[in-house]
Amino acid sequence: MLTLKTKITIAEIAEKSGVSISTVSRVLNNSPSVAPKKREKIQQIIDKYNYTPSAFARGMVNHTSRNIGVLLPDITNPYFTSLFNEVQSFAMQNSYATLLFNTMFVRNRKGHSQQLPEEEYFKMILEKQVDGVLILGGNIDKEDVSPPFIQALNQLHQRVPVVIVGSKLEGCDCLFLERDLKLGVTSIVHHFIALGHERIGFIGGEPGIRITSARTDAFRHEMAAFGKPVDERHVVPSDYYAPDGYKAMEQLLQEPRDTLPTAVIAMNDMVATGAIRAMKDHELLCPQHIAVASCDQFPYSEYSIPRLTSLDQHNEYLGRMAVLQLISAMNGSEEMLSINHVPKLIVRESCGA
Amino acid sequence: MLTLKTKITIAEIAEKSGVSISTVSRVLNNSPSVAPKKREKIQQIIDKYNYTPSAFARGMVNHTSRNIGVLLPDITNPYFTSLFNEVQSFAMQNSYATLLFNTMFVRNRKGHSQQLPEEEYFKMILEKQVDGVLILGGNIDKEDVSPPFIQALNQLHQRVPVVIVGSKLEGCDCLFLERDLKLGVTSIVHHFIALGHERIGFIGGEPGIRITSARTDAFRHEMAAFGKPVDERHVVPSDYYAPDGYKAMEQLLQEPRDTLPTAVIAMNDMVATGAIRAMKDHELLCPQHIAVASCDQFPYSEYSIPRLTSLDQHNEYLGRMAVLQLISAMNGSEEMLSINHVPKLIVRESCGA
DNA sequence: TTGTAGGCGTTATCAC
DNA sequence: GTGATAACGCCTACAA
Repeated sequence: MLTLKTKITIAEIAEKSGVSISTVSRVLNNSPSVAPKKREKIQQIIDKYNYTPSAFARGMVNHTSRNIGVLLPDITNPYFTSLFNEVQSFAMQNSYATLLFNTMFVRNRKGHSQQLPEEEYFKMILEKQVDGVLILGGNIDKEDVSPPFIQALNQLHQRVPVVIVGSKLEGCDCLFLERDLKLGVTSIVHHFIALGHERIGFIGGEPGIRITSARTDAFRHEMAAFGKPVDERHVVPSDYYAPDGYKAMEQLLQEPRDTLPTAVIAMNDMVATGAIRAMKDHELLCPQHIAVASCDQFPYSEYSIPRLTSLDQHNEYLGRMAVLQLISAMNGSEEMLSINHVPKLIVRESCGA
Repeated sequence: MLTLKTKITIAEIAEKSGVSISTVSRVLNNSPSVAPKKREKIQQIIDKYNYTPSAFARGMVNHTSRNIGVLLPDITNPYFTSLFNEVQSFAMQNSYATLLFNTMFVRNRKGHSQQLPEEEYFKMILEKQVDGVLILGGNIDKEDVSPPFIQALNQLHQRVPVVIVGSKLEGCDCLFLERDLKLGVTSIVHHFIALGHERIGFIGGEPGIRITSARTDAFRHEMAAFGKPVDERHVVPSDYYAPDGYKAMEQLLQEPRDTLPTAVIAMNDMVATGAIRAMKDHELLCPQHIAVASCDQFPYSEYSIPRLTSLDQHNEYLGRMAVLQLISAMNGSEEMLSINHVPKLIVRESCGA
């Protein structure tokens, strides 16, 4: 099980350079107090032998791995992909490496996927001696997070700083990075109303997940503010992917055509894509028959047909802030950063503007 | 810089259970020789204190981290996303965690991206004490890999097993997992020819990258086999993303309409999407005016308009094999696995069939 | 400026 | 079946 190839140690470097171990250690750690000539010579030997200090030994003494653990449900989902991309990049910038845990499923030998409880991942993460953990999504996105799970979260946080990208959880000690879930929806509603739409729908999002209810609530609230009634049959949650948008739209289209919404807000670009595809399959055009705008922009949606009108949620910024928050926590600060961005409406074709 | 929260050690567990350290160690490692009653009691204490053995200390003695390093250029690219997803999942299945390194760029404080030479990543990876490394793409995909880079690769492999998903490199000692780059192209050519196309083009792919030349070569070769001349102006490499497909198609459309290809093979679904969008912007329909098929299927392409005809390259299988190969190498075997799959043509709308 | 020595938390090898 | 004890490779007082 172990690599048989030998590793050179600090002792050998010391010997070959004719100095003590401590001196080598000093040059490794850029300690000022070492004679320039010696330093240079030692550095040469180090380079020559391609020596790398053992992270194990280092970890033993300073209890630090320079690794962070990142938990997310599905790296395949563009929202998480872009977020993680930024996280990894920014973490590396600060010389932290990233251990990724995809909690949604792990595929077993037979190709079947099976789900492990997130608590199991906490254990694994802990064993990896990460310096901090970042939770980008998963159980924490649910409306009802079970008390035992919160307790597990607290237990984890007790051992290592954990930052959660999401809404504050009652009784949870972890650090939270909250983003406004509703803001964007209202701007889409405004946009649609300005375009003269009266009947507007909302599709996508898994029921029981915070972002779903936050956005549908915001939708209803804003519609009410304009005195436009929301037909509850036009609010069709499902999930976050293209097939879900497809299904949701098909369900919407069950209704008589003359009461159909003239505009629909989609949870994200994948949902929008699925919905528009469903329309097409029912000989309906977007935006002519039903206009569509989405709450979360994914890459290359400006190349779809029609080009998608969406909200830029600034995920890069979010990812960077999350790492920043974690680093500050790992440095012992309890200060909570707050995210401060306004989603930007990108008007393209699908909304019909 | 260090977490101040204290960690409980094996010694404390031993003390609290009134046994020696060795005995605790035995129950931790499921050694058979420990009295059932003691084992149970010790396990209780372990659970009670939520004790986790230190990976550092363990690593020190058995020189193993149970971590693997994964190098890829861009996690945002669906090809790598799906590959990595499978890799991570399957690695975890075998109780390996995954350290991801995105080599394309790291964003700095000012949001600018900068590229680090891949050799730098080798160093970082080595410092992390991974048990093996998996290279999914990057420099190794180039047609001319520089000798110094190959040397760096060999140096890395000398310290830790490295598996490369890609074509064998002259003089490189690493293990390779080769997949057929050409096979799929020929089946698309057959398909188009069967549909009666005479003038066929190829778009996308960065010049100087193996997969680009492999596929364009295969394209030319197969066309020749059917006695169909390839107009070199109809072979337009660019890159692998949607904007590149867009540009390539625009370039193609510069030509007089009556000599335009009637069918085009795209490097992958993103390129196809961009190309079709460009057609639309020039009032050309797909597949009526130009049929399109892509060499690499990405998720949800069946929801695009038109639905994309593409090749399923079985990336999940590839990812699993890569991990398998690495595990076997980490266990000391030098045996090379060989990949054995035939890309499957998924006929949908964009090819006009 | 440099070297010596103790300790970090495990596992493995011995005795018992 | 159980318990000392010597590594493992590095860092950091402390001494010189």
